Amino acid sequence: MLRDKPLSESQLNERHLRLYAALAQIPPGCVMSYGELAQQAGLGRAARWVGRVLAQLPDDSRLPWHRILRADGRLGLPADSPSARKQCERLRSEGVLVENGRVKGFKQDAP
DNA sequence: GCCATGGCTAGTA
DNA sequence: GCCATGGCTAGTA
Repeated sequence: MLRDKPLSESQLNERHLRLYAALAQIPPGCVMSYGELAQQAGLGRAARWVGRVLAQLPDDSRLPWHRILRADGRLGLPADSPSARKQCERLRSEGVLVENGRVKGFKQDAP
């Protein structure tokens, strides 16, 4: 994991590392929900905790946090926030179709 | 007690 | 919308 700054104490434990590892393995153009990521990392139903960890990632993080969505396919952040814009932009640049705050084709899309 | 969650009702059109 | 989850954080003792 490329970093110039040292990890804070809370980011060093096993749970965080498992989460980062699972996140790093999601290929470009693919998306996953908070809950699925928690499962994938072997963290059970810690979906909510996953959201908080992502919120605390540094701005220059290399991890593909933008590939994580709500279970219903919507982006997890308020639509007007800078982070949400960045997420939307990055997803589109990977070929993911985002339509008003929602990834098309994730769990069923409205026709 | 918080939450970048999730799942499952009710209540409307 | 409402309430259950799960781990963390702040604020007392």
